[in-house]
Amino acid sequence: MNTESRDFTPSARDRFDRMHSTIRTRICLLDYAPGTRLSEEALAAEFGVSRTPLRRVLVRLEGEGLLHSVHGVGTFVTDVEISELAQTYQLRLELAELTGKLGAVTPKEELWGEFKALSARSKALLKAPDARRFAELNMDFFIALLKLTTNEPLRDICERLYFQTTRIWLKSVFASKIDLADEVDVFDREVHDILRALEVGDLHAAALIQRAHISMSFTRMLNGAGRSAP
Amino acid sequence: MNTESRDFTPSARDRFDRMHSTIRTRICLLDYAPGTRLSEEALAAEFGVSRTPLRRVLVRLEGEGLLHSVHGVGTFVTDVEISELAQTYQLRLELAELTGKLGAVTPKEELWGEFKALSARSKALLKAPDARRFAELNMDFFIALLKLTTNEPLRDICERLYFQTTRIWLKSVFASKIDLADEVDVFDREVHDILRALEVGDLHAAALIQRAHISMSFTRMLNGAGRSAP
DNA sequence: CTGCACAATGATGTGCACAACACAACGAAG
DNA sequence: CTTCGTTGTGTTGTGCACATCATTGTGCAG
Repeated sequence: MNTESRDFTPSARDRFDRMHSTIRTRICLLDYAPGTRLSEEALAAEFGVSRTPLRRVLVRLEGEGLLHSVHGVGTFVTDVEISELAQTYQLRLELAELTGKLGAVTPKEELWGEFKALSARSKALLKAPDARRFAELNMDFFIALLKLTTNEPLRDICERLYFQTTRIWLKSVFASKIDLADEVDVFDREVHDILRALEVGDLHAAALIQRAHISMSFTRMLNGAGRSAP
Repeated sequence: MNTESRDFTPSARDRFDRMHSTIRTRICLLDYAPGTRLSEEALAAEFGVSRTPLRRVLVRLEGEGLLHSVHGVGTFVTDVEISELAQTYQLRLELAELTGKLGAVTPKEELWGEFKALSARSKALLKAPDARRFAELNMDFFIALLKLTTNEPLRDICERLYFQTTRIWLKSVFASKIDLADEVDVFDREVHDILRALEVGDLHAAALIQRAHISMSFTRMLNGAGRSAP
């Protein structure tokens, strides 16, 4: 998780995690939009390594459904069909609710501070909407929510599906800047409501709220796609 | 989408899938028991390729939680702690039930035939219990059940968790040969009950039966481990 | 002008040699 | 006899050169 806790151990595994996390974040935050071709050589040069260790990372990301390599053509960021996206969202709904049932734990002091900071960032974003900041905050908040369950396999799967789908949703949000303010507003309410539920200690309610917002986000995306389509 | 429709294209991707599937099956069927060290060189020689493409497969399997490579030491088949195994099983229970809710479809003619064949194999196994055959049948039956839902992400996750956990359960079953006959008997009833539910067209009931059996399997494993532990 | 064969280009995939690393066996100092 | 340093051996990780593949541009025939 926090690979930067140790000062610096240039071991193989640390480099792998660094590169993996970096590229994955870039994909999720649309630095590499769906369909973008990634240059192995350029990335290898950026990280100061050869193609070999970099390809290791790409293979892993391909296994996570974020990349797709084709011999002789290139390595591309995957795009997700609406039909498959709908299936994934349906699954995410159920998994989000499961988060509140399987190994749910009330946040500790440290996590509380994290949530407070996230809430502050949300409030700040309300007054000055920014696409990039919104994407980052959304991701950080989701990762923080994942810490509410101790069921690691469930966390891994939720995280995996998040990185798989949220970027598609973000793409549609970024497509029409008019809706960004609305999305930020809705998101702030989600943060507010979930924190409220957590304060009461009702983890199941928090999960249900999250589920509801995931569902509504997808619905808004479908509607928005229908409107802003060329 | 369906790369296996063409008769045979000895392309890179096909070789990758072949090696991946082969090694994964061996791990699940305990040909490579947890803790076993895999020789990259030997495997590469077996498949008639260099270490490079083979390592690609190993990296993928490591991402699926089946292998674990350590620099300078070796590549080992992962073992799963009881605590994590319990979490995974808890999750599998919920996912099994979801299978009956998300995109559940009644089996087609082809799938019916498959189920009939599986039932026959189960009956045959009843009269002549065999560890290896049991492991294979268990896997084939699970894969067949997965075809009852059209939700691909859910299928992928269930399959992934199956390969992750069932081998641990099988290990405990194989540890005490006395229980093998009982397990085969229980399994045959599971097949029978699920097929019965499918014939009626009640997919949710089939999923619930499966869920119950997964739960009971884990419980028996815990008890059995307590008894046969040295 | 159109259509096709073909070479040129650039991408990923592969093979091989070597570096980095962990562990074990060994031996000398205490 | 114990203990620590050292070396040997086998493993995974890395870098590089080349093979293989798909695309594209080009030139010639129609």
